[in-house]
Amino acid sequence: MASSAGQPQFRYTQPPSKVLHLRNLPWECTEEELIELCKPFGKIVNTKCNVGANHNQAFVEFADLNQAIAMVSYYASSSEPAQVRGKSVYLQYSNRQEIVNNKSTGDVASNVLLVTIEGVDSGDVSIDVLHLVFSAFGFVHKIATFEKTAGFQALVQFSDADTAASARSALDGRSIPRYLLPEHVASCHLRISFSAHTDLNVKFQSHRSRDYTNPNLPVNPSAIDGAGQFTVGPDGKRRELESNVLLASIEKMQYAVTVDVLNTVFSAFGRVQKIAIFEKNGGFQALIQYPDIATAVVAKEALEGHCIYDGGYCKLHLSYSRHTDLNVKGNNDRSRDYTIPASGMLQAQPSSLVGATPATAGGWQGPPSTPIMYSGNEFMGSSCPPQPGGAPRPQHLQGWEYGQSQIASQTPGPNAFSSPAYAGQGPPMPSPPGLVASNMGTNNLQSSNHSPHIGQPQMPYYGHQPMQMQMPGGLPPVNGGTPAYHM
DNA sequence: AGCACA
Repeated sequence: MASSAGQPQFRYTQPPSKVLHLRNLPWECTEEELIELCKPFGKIVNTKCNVGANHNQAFVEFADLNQAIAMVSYYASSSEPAQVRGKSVYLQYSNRQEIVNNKSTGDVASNVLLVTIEGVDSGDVSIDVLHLVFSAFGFVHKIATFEKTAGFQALVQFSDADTAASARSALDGRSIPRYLLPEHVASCHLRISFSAHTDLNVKFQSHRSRDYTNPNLPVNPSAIDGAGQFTVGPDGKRRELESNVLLASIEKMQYAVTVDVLNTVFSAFGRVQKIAIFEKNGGFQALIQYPDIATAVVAKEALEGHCIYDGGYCKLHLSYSRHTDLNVKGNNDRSRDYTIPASGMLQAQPSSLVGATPATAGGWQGPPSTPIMYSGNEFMGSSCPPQPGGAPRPQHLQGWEYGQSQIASQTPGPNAFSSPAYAGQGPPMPSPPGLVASNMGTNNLQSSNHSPHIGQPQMPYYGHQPMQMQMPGGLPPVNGGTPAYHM
């Protein structure tokens, strides 16, 4: 049809839409790159990448119209254009109101349901709850859960499409019963469609994936704690596969935990080679690399379950990473390579944590045709984008605080983004009552002068840690009076 | 640099 020649299709004033059309993108721009660019302005509910003859256009759909308006307005008045990989990106309202992914309409009946659990984090709805809910309609063969931009999702496999259809029609739009949910979850509606899958490939039982047809399937703790793997020891019992790299997640992170804080804590057990901080699913995680496994084992044993700060704050959970050598690019607020001589790393690079390639992905896999972001490696969901140098950002959304960001729900008017005042550090944090890890004994040099000062950038340690911090025999530091670490 | 295989 020749509808194109008739009218000026591309006007300066497109009618606003939740959907933005981006062009002049770099070749094969990824969804992650799009999200990094757009998420400061709101919640992205859908994307469509590699559109157009040159595969250099894309669509991004915000949850709210005002968020799209905020982004367009911001860049309309910005001196710096939107950029991806250094390329100027041109954006405008799409002439459509929503992205239609005609990949799978979800209307083709299948024995596998694609379930989107709206309004919850992945931690709020366990796979067991899902199993319970869907088992009401028939035997549930397998469940695989994952997170995508659409939110927390699950694939639920029944024996046949009829059973799946009955579950769908009964549950679509309904909410999981309140008593099955954590108290803080107000409601969580299920949006259910048919998946393009017919048989999920669940490799291990984990908190992400379950195969109820094969109870003997090995449990994979890497998918449970997000880190290490188990191996079968000589006694026939499963043992965690040790590594010189520890994966730390932090619970009750009332206070900011910086690279320097981690270095202080973990250096008590040996020389820390590299540290990388990243965010996973809104949670704080860090990788700490020691020169050898033995040191990591000692540190893990000593620190597991203990708190960095008094009052039960910043409780450490440690597991062995699958990485052995972190690929830390430069030194910045999220990553540090202490093995590089100090002279060579004066310039802070844009945040770019790139770990060594994880050996395995998630515990389950579907056909490669399905555009699901397989989660299960430590870097999935990490939001450590390269920040365009000097480009003004309306908000500083790196790091753990993004999970609590209000931006998705509060969309200020266009003027709200005109000031670059947000470009600085993270939000003000309360001062911690004291670094518990510093109460390690009288011969500990790190007590006072290395206490973290939250909200202020610290001088990074580029040198080796003082040997005094390493306890005799490699044992965890013990202190005469107060315990060095406490539960 | 300019709108998506219905």
